[in-house]
Amino acid sequence: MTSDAVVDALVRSCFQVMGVLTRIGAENDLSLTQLRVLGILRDRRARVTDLALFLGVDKSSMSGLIDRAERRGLIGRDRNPGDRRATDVFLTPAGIELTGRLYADVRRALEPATRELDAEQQRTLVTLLDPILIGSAGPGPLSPA
Amino acid sequence: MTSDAVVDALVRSCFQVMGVLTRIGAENDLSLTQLRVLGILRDRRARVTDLALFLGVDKSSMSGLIDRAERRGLIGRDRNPGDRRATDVFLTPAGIELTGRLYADVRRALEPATRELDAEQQRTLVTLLDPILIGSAGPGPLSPA
DNA sequence: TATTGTTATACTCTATAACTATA
DNA sequence: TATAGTTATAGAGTATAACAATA
Repeated sequence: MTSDAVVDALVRSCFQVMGVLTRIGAENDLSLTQLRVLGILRDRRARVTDLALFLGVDKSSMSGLIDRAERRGLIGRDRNPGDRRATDVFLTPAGIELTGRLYADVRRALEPATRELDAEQQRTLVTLLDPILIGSAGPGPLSPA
Repeated sequence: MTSDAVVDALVRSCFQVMGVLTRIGAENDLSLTQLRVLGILRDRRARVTDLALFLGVDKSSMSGLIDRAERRGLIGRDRNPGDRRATDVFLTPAGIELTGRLYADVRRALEPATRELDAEQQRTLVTLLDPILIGSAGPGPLSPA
């Protein structure tokens, strides 16, 4: 077993998980990036630039993503009271409701796979995935979402 | 530890790996999907419809992806000799060369993370990711790529 | 008739550049 | 001057529908 086997397994399982997320997003007319935005906003407000930094997209792309989600009533914008240049973004009640359903869908979709592992194996897997997650908070002030 | 923790770790590590792949793709003007196409074609020819099925995109989208890769000299098209409706797609020498470099880049980018695990932990991780990979070949006649 | 692939169309996602408002 | 966000623009990615060629 070379380290290539690990990279291979990571990349392949990644595409598998991504496929699940993409499908669940598509079923709700959401792109992967919009799915992530909803996930991040689930338990916090965030400024446009911070979201863009965290997701690795340009702030102009972020504007468009927020526009489309706002038009659908999932996301709201507020002027930041501390810095009047900044815009805070947050989930509307409809956004919260949808995000909750999406999370449940993802867990349900991955459950057949995770059920193959017993409790200890699950603990081990989480531990072994930890090195991958180092730095997963990305740049900016957003903690892991 | 609930099964939610596993799903969480999977999804987060996934976005991390995806970020690496997206960055390496972008550095070479390739989308994630094009990156996957090159990976699939690394050791086989494939028909347009099979690629589309495997990647989960429409055949018309596949046409566009192939067009752009062909315009860049990475991919070639051949009429399938057995079924004259079908088109076989394959890597050009330039495509093979680029794909090899991309693979090396990905391994190099993930190496700092995988290096955190010793040989036995790597074996364990590959084993524990296995349930995720079940069915990862997707529909169609393409074996895991 | 059914399948393979392409084309036309429309929309989302993305980055770059230019802009306004605020710091 | 620098930063936050938006808008304009252009190109890639995507799906749907209609089409030609072949099975």
